[in-house]
Amino acid sequence: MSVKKANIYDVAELAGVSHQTVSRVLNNHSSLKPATREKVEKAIAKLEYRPNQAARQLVTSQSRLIGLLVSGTELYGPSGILKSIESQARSEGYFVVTISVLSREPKSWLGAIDQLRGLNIDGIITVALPREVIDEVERALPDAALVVVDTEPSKDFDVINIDNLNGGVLATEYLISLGHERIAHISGPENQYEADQRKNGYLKVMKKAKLKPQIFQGDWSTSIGLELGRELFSQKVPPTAVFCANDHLALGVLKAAALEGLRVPADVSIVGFDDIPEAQYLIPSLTTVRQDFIALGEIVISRVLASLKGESSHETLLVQPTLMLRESTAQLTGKKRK
Amino acid sequence: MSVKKANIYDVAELAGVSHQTVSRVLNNHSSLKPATREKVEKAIAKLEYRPNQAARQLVTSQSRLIGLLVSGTELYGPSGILKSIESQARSEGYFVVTISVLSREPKSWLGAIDQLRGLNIDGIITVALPREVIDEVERALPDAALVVVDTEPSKDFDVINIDNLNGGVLATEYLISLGHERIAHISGPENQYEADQRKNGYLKVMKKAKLKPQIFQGDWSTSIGLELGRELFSQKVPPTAVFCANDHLALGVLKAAALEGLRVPADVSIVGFDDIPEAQYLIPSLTTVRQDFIALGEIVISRVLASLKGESSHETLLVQPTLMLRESTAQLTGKKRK
DNA sequence: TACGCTTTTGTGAGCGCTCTCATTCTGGGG
DNA sequence: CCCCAGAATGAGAGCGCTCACAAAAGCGTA
Repeated sequence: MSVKKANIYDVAELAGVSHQTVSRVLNNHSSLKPATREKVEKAIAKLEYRPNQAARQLVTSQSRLIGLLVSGTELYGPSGILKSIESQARSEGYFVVTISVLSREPKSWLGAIDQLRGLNIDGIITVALPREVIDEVERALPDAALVVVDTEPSKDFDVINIDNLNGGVLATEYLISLGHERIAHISGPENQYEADQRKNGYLKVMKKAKLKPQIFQGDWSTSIGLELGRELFSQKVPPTAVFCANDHLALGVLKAAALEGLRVPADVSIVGFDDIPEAQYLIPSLTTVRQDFIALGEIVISRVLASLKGESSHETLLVQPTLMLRESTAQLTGKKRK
Repeated sequence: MSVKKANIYDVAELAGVSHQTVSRVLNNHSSLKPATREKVEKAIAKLEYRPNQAARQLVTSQSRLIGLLVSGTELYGPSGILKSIESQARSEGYFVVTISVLSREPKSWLGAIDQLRGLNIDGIITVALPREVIDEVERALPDAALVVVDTEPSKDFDVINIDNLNGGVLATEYLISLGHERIAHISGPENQYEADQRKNGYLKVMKKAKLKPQIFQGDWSTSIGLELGRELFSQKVPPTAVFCANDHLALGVLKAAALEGLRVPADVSIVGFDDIPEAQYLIPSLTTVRQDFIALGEIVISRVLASLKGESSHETLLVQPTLMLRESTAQLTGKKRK
């Protein structure tokens, strides 16, 4: 057992003031004699006093805790978001409680959300969760500032998205500009907003260019990318370019191409989405649509804080992705491959 | 503003019992008539009551919060640890507060640790942090159950490590068994325990086999892997095999080999460490030493919980890694490459 | 010197829970 | 039928803090 921790009264006694004065120092109250403040600060330092958050929270009902809800499968990609959000939050004096639930199944979230209720969370950030789950979060924690990332826009809360549609457009337009006409798309999971948007961007451009789209329904995994890649390349007239809904799928397709004896980019061009750290070191390095997770994280946390201050706007912000040109894409050569 | 949340007295009134009886229900006290318990539970459900953690914590000084300290740079790799720890913890009724500090510099941790003191954290898990930081954690939060992952063993706290030395041994022995003699090692950051252990495993086996070791000092990044890879392959007598301290380095080396016109594994064999999800889909797929993060997470959280129950043992547990044989390694062919 | 203002500091209550201790029910043996 | 041990429940205090309000200290002016 360790020494008893100092409380506000201990500090007050040592500094020769009342506990309330100490509280004022802690909360940066304005009307305080500098001399008094100094005395108190000295006492705080001497006793290594730290205010007890639980007590504080009990009276203010503010926990300085922000919940971050991520679907477990998502965690590999945007761990950058997590990092960025966390450090931003901490610099503002907030802590982040991460909740990752493996399944996207709304039911499996219920328990987690329920547990959260006791924590008196100040803010909640959800990343790429189904609308159902978000509604449940709103219902269960109506007092928390809610910011939603990678979800269908809505007037019910702040939404911050990468402009996935535009990402799909950029990728597809680029492939067309290289002369490709048979361009396939391997999509993310069905009915997931991000995935749908990327697909829609692809479809929009293909339609405008009067090209026939070919979509393979995937998820976010490399293994599906491999599987669909093989299927795709073994068609009688395989595509000359593939736009994948994320880099992991692209990785699988890259592998599939290698297994089918196709050279990238000579025989087939491949574009991914995300710009995972590995993308630029793959062989060939991967042309991909880059999401700036760091910037996203910063925006997210600033929205949460604004919302906490009552400046909730319920607007939707789009962060623009950029196309990273690398080696996995090339001009279509004259001869169409059989 | 939403409706006021129910408290224990509201529940008590609705159930027609005293607040204390409600408290007993919440804490599964033994001497309770089943009928009473049922009444209370019905009232809880009706009011959607959830105990206020802050109030609870104020009196018990237990937060049901576990701090997870990770160096930011580490986060990409073992996000699997995080995920696993988090879900294990939650199933036991604990929440995980993640703190990632970018720098490994002890000073930059001080602020974060200091902030943590107010949270009354029950347990702390550190992942791959310098001993200095861990000592500071112990000093600042003497009451928290401390479990340390990927750090030099010590009798001062529970340590859980992947057996990195053995991992290095496995990788190196395997390369030797394939007939390689000029085997280089690209190490992780200097003076980091994990990195040192992997290096030591390599050195131990090389020495035993009477082979001349060649070590390139790296860090954990793909870009350094690329750089050192190029340096390494441009020697007069380049190695026929490279053991990299992690998969990201290996990725860089793979790329370097491609740039130098070397075929993997025909000209050079490459082994990584970690088994990142991408490893099996690289071209060629990467032979690597697999760390089972999920298992590690489970063990970690069970140690934290045991420690919370006062069953702290301060022992060091080693989780054995396994060598995943894939395509990036091959038997050395007769002719030694010039 | 006294008055009224502003600035600075102090006092007591109460947030929602669990703890300890006190009280009220049970039910079985004499 | 009464007594008493043990089970079941209740009452009150207090965890450490902030809030609202009260009191004291400064300070300029009449």
